[in-house]
Amino acid sequence: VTARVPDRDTYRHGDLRRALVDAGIDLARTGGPTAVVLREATRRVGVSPNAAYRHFVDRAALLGAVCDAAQAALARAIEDEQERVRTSRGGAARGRFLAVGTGYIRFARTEPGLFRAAFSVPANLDGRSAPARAGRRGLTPFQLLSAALDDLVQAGDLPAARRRDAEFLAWGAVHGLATLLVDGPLRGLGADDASRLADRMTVMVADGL
Amino acid sequence: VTARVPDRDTYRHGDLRRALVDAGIDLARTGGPTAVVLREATRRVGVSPNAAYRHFVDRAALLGAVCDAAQAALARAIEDEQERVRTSRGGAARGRFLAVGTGYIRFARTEPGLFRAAFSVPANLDGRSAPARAGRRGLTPFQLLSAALDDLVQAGDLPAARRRDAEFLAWGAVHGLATLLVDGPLRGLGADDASRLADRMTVMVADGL
DNA sequence: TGTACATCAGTGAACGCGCGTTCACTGATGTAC
DNA sequence: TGTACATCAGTGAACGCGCGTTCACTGATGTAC
Repeated sequence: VTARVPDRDTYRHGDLRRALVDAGIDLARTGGPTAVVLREATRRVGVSPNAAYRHFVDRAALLGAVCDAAQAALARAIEDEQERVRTSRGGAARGRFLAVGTGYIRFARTEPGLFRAAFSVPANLDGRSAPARAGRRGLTPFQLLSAALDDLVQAGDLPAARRRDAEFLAWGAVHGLATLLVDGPLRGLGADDASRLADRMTVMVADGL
Repeated sequence: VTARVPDRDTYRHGDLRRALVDAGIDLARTGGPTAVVLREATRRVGVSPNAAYRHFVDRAALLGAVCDAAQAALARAIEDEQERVRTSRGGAARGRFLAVGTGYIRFARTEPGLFRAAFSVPANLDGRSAPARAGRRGLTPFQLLSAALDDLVQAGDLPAARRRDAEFLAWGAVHGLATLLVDGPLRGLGADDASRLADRMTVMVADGL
């Protein structure tokens, strides 16, 4: 409620669009997608509410940009996890596949607001490969999963006959557990119990596919 | 926008609470949990907005009642599916277990609004056995799943060592696929493709547990 | 180098919206005598 | 059987809220001459 002094030195903002998206990401981090309020984002940037309309046609457009950024953050979390297990026991391909799931769930638990935001805009299948949703290696979360599954087949850990649509089974399984842990009845679980469940889930998927 | 004539013959409504919950269920069916608007529910029942406060402390309380009803409907959908496969190939216990998942996903697809409403109120673990959430046999969806897992163990289809917390793995997997089909990128899928995926998922869980 | 001007990113004020919720009330019903 | 009265489920009017969005505008910047 304190007056905010616009902290910019030029009349033109420089990169207001980016600043608004960053503010939106902060809001989402704290309160999920519904907290991405256009007026609050402009307030934080130190700009009048309608200035946002120079850069976004809509509040929905701002939320869409935040959603993309959240997906990219998820991709990076998966990449982090994959690098962490590079020294893998039981086959590199399998390790990389398991890491997709555990990284996914770790992200959901450490950044619940962003996780919710990442799935707040009902995605069409086109979004699977949107560059704005990609991580460091240029792949979206979905593409990271696909690649891991391909590797699994190539390593002989997954019969090629079962490869088709395997993304959706693996994704669904892991995503469901993530939502139970973030918004569902498993909300209160400690980090250890949660990651134990995450491990069991990814193994179950790898074995059951 | 047409004026609504209150269709009741007594000044006292009779069972306004029930009528409001029913209206809320209708609203949720069409538009999900956010469509459960207190004023609209009273409008439909033909009563002034504040009349609702005789029966619910809050809008949240109304939504909670709708949520319970949606969970009960989900339980009934699972029971329906289980009866449908009573003549089961490959073991009765396994058939009943698979039916929990396929019934769950069928419900999500045929009643997406109710499905969303059923999980709109972040459930604590206590809700697992709330009588208001039970189906015909007096069991909540969670309890139906638990029972199916117990049967699986008793039939020798699931090692007892893996029984613990198996609810959450099975539930998570099926729930995740359901949300992908209802709100996610698989929204557009036809009924046949969807139920094929549902079958694969439940089999994957049964095999992977 | 100086000037005129078009551009367009920002301002400031205002709007309608529909909601949830509160207030003081009214009048039908059931019960006690 | 009749009457008085307490109860409490409903009414009607009003509120504040904060939002998204639109309007006519202003004034810094870059460019053409």
